[in-house]
Amino acid sequence: MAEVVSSQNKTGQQIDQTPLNTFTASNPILGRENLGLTTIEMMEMYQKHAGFEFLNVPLSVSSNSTDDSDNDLEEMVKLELYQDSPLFQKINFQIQKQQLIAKERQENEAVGALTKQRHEELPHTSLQSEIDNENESFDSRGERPNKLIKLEPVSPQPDDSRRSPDSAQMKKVTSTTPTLPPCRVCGERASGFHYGVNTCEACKGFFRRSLKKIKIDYKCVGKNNDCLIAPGKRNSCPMCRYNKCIAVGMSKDAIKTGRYTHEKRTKDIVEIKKLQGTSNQPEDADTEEELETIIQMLTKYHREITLGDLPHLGNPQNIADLQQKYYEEFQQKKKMFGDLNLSKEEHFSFYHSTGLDIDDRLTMMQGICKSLEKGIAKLVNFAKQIPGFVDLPLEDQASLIKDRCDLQDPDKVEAIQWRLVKCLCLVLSKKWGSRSGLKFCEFINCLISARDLTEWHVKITKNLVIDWPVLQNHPLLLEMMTV
Amino acid sequence: MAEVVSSQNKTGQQIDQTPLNTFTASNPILGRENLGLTTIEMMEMYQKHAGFEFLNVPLSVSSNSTDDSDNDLEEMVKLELYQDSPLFQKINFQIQKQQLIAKERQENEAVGALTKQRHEELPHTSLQSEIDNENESFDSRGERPNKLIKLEPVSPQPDDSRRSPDSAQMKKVTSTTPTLPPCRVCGERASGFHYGVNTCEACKGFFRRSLKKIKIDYKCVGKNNDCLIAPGKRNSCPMCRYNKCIAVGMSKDAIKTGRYTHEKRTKDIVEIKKLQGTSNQPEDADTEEELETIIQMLTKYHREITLGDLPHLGNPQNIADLQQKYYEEFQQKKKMFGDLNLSKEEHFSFYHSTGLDIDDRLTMMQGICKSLEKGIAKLVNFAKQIPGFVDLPLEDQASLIKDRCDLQDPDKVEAIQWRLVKCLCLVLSKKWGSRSGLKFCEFINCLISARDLTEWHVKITKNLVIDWPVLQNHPLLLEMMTV
DNA sequence: CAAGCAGGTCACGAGGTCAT
DNA sequence: ATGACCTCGTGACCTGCTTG
Ligand SMILES: [Zn+2]
Ligand SMILES: [Zn+2]
Repeated sequence: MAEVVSSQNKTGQQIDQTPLNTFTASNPILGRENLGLTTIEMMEMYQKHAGFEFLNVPLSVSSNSTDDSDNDLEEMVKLELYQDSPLFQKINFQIQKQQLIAKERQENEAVGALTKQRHEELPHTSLQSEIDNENESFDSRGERPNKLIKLEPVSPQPDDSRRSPDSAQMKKVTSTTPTLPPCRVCGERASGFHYGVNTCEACKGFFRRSLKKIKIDYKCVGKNNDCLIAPGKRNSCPMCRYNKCIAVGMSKDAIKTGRYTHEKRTKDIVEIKKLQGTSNQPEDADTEEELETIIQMLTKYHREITLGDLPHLGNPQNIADLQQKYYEEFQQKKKMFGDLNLSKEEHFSFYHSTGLDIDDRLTMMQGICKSLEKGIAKLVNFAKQIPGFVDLPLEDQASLIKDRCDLQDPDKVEAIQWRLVKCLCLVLSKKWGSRSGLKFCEFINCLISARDLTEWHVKITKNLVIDWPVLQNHPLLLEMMTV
Repeated sequence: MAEVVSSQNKTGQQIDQTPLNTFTASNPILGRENLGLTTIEMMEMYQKHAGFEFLNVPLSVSSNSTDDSDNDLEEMVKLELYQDSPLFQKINFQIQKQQLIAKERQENEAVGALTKQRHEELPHTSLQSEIDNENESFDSRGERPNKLIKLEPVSPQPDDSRRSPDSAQMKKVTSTTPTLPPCRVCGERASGFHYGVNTCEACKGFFRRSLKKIKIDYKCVGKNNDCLIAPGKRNSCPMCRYNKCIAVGMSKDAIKTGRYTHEKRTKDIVEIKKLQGTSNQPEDADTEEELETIIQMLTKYHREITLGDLPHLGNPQNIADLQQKYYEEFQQKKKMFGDLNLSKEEHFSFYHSTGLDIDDRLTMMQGICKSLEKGIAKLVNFAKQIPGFVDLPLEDQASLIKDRCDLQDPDKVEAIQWRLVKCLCLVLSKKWGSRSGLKFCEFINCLISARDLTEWHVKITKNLVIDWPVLQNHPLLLEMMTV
């Protein structure tokens, strides 16, 4: 009734229609670290486009992005960009795509050690080896949450013995199966529907106390306000706990009093059913907090992977500065040694006869390759964090990394994908409310547009492989570039 | 509750992984009507892929399609096909895409005659003229349902879906105008006429409890006894709630029992309410039956457009037969007159000097062009049936038809698109139940894959335009082929 | 009868309490 | 500061009565 309808704000999103962005500063040859940067930069862009912290990377400081600066992404996609970028845009988009393409089935297999057993017969390709590589270079604080939802494996009521917060119901054991979905905040057993959300008694009390505070003076004990609020460690960080409360929708305005509606009760029961069903095959059952956890997890991993070792790159301005610097170095060199401007052939014959890498281009390419390989390793590691990804056939994992479509187990991939779509929808609906549908279409359009890059990618890499024999020393790169 | 979860049936959908389909019988030059056929055929395929009557075209009779024959589409997309097909696959996919790209906002403008007024200044391109052409060649039985949803402007039961507190009405779905003005006290949905006032069950109970009190000992939580009693905030201040009850006239003396005849008055109030309701449209509200109507409508139009004048093409076997026939004719001719096999240049110079169209290829091409234009006209007509499409800027309409992305009003397009996505979801969930999520991903994947065709399309048509000067006589085709 | 409401019932949750 | 437990106002639903 008194619902506030968001007014149509003209954001004007679409492919190719706006001016150039600022990061296309030209760069000698392939631009050295530039490649790695582009990836991160692209993520930034994508995120800015999304208009929310889709990947938890802080929205950039540079361009005063108020509301209408969010078509940078499309520009990147469509406009003439620096020649070497597409490959990494491609990969980047694949990352983005992955997020729409993978996730799930994890929490109930608390043991879950017997997941990878098959597809060990054929000799692995280098990419597959990379994927199969268990000692991930991923250096999280070592506390990666293997279990999404701890809890008891299945139904919440078997261990009613544990604490059973509602002793009131003891007196009248009128069945009533106090079954409820778990606490949306911490994952513990929920005691009811508090402040508009199914939460446990503890989180309810916590939120109530928070409401009473005049000022929220919690401080995050971590660093990024992204502490994981899990069943065991609910009290680790009050700030993040409060944030999560808000995030899941707790509010004084959402209070519901009085007896349950039939509708709601059946909804709860259905959810419980689904949760229990996860053991067999839930088919399409993800509780919201599961999705939430996935989002948090991927978000966190993504940040660590992208900015973990290069935190200063979180700011696009730094990237631009670096590019500028490299470019000036190049100009300097050019002035000092003259513009050699050797063609590939000239350089090759010269190198062949004298053994001299005259303008260091080979060395530079070596560096680029290394940087690239590192990037790919990161990509692979990220992909592996996507629940369900590692359970795919190795070939499929490789195919997805390479953005190919000839999958062995498309059903499984689609299941993963669907879970991620749901995550996206959740995020979008939280951020955009009634406009989330439109935003969803935007995302899909972006994905579809991204497909154009595949063609481009193939074309460019084909030449790349021919022009740079040095690539032969990097089987991983070669495979990524091979269709 | 008693929900049946569909068991995992291995359908194995994905791009490029299965053998050739049966419709690639070769064909002389461009195959004459073959082109038109391909379009229909493709639709068939697409539909078969969907596994339900997505477009109401009867599922083909030929191939005994039980369950695993539904990747024909992907084959069509990915495998080597007859050279001339891609163009039409392209268009065909555009049609499919259109269905995911357009629709809406129609029902409230019952008059809606003043919709097209602007963008009349620039000279229209041929495509735009085609689009703007009002006397559509579309020859439905003349009873095309202009109004999607007739009904009263707003839905009969304002927001029953939202929470419907009184499921008492549920058990007996006797309709009987569950429509009531909202609670006079709090604004929630009223459950009836209580204590002389239309109130909700909650306020009724509250007042009853107040009456039972010996002494009204409420205390205003605010300061001036002027707290706002709104739908969400009903319980914020009992004192002010009580005051409001009194203010709106609730009283033990005003009790009315038994059935009332003066429903006329409430009806009037309802009318007023509705009038108010029309002012705010809920942004993302499509009732299921609205979507249903859209689906039905598009489905119907699509069938009429595709099979209307060529009903015998509903059966793919016929298509194959025709192709076979044409091919044999061609072989026959070849045998009789020898295999001329003139190159373009040879034919052109011969034609230039003698004026003879030696192997009728020009004539044939003329026919093809005509057929093509007819096809495009159909496509345009179909697009125009998509609610909301005709209200887009003409340029955007043209862009969409041509599968371009540089839109003027992307927001509007996305709104249309979103409505169609919802339609798709509805259909999928009906057909596939719990597996609809996966199916949705399949569709999105198909759309994304379809993008690859754009590149192909551009490449091919570029040559086509060069090779066939006769195309210059067909501006519509030319424009469709121009990027 | 059937429609429709006053009043009753009791499942629920907000807020308070207090041992930890 | 936390969270298990308590109290009491709430409100969805029901029962029984009244009326057309
Ligand atoms: Zn909790
Ligand atoms: Zn009320």
